[in-house]
Amino acid sequence: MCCVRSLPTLFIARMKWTEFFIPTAKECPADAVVPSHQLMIRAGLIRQVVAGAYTYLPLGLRTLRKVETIVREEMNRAGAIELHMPAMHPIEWWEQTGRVAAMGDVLVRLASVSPDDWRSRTCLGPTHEEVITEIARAYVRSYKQLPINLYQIQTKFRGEARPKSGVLRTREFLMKDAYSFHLTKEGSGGLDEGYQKMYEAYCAIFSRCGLPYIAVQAESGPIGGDASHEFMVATDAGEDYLVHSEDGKYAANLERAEVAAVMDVGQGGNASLKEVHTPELKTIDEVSAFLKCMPQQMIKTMIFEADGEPLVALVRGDHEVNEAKLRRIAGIKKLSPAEPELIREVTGAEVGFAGPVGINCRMIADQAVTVMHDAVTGANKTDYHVTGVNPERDFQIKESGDIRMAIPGDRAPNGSPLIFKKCIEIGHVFKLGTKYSVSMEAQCLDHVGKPRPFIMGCYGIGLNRIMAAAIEAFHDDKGIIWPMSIAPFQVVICALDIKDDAVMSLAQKLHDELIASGIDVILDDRDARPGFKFADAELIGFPLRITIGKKGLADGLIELTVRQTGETQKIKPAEAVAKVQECVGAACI
RNA sequence: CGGGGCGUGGCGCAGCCCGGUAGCGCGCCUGCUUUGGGAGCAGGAAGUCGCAGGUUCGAAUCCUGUCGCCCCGACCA
Repeated sequence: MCCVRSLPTLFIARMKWTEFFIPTAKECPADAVVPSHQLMIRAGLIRQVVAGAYTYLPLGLRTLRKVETIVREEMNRAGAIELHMPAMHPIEWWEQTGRVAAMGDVLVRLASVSPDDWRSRTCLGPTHEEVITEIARAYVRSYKQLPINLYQIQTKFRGEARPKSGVLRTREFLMKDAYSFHLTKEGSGGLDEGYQKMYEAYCAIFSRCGLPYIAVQAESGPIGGDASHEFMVATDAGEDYLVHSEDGKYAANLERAEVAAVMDVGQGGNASLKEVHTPELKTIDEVSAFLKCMPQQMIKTMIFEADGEPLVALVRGDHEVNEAKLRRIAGIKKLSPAEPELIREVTGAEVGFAGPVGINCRMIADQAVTVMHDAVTGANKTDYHVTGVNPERDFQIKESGDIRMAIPGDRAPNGSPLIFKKCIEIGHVFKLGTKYSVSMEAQCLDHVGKPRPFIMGCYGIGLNRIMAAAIEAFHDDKGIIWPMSIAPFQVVICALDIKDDAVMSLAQKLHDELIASGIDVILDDRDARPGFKFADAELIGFPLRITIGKKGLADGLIELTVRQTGETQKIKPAEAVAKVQECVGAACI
């Protein structure tokens, strides 16, 4: 990637501001809270229609289309093949994969007047694994057709309980989703190779969009599969957390983040076990306040129901159990917090007084618990806790490991301190495995003619989120600062004196020359004062601004201003096209 | 789904407590002046006060219900 990319002709057309449609606003609705939402409204990019659904106004659509074009180019370059699937799906397919129940209210269904109505058998797709798997089942019959990667750019529907933060979380959104099909995991043509290709394509896409992204290890979650990365952009407007090590060598989402073992400080360990009366005190905070100890000195004892059996998990008082980690270490499928009844049964006490001492149940301790001394924990007796508890002396630890959430102060597995950041997920690559091919009986014949289920990968990108994330990452008090590659227009020409023939004819000439040289430019020909035009240009965030005024022109000069730096240089009109090309080129390599 | 807040011209808000002519700023339209950082003056258009009931001589205002939107939390394959 070393050459200047030319913009698809789709984006290049003569454009006067007065003939376009750009409803900017000085003020914005109080409803908009996060910067990207406020600026998208103020710059005239979007307008809300209902909660979680937005119109993309002409300017906003230009950026969305540019993002789309970059995604399409890089997907094609990576060997993926575009197709288009419908938003309407037969619910039956979703039943086959068990996802009608798994999705619950997230699956958008149509209101039907009767059970025989087609509407009662139709839903709007929140994603397309079912539809694509059916395509593969129908048409891909031989290993010779593999590997294959099919993708689309489609509107998705999800019944989000709470849409928020403008286009960052909506019920209707544009997503690029790709699905790869393989018969092997390793080797040439295998899933691992296809996954790696997509990972690299994603890096290329986000780099070209100018985004400061970070790829993190992610939980594969209930969708199944064994490997997954999320692509994140750090922003306070996000709703996820990522952690990365100070040395940059380790990055994961919060749910996935592993922590280095906590050192045994070796202090204490001689106290004797003592029962203390703690009436009505159930939480870590209540008990630690009452006994004047730190939460770190307490052992939190959580009871779960794991595949139908009770399971006790021990973590330090200031830590939280990470259910995904616990599930993996325990080697179980289904994990949920135990009902109070089960807790009473296991501990012989009311909820809030569980402890590891004397409990008779499968128990897994977090590593940090194994190095505790003289700890405090529940006594398995209502209204009592015990102090002076020492692992191994007072209770046996047969199983232990990393089963907790990382917290600030923790270190990555390589020992480097962990840094926490709020972020927004813009892409996700995922090894699905055979979950869908098995449940939908999508198979193909291998070298020896034996039918085998496809091994699949899926790869998603939120197009609208790329747009919003770019704004979150690049804005100032004046407005948006678009990366060159996805700006609605690369250049705005501000003609300051529209009744002045010299000004207007030069503006028009430069506009035409820029168009001819493949630059997309809009000519601000509004009859407005300079400050008004500048403020709009800065609000919308065109990367470059050419200012042509009567006064400057008297000296034979015009101005070129870079939005990002605010830097202005006076140039000769004849230099303008070359200078702009230079700036555009420098920004797009 | 739990908790909180808000619905009054395109946008931002006041008015509501204490019922009685629907108001301000931005924007919009017309005219004149102005033209390098969101211009000035004059004139003008635009609102079923979210919706439905109720109380009242009279409801933006009080009561009941309902819908919508936003925020916090829960959820998020």
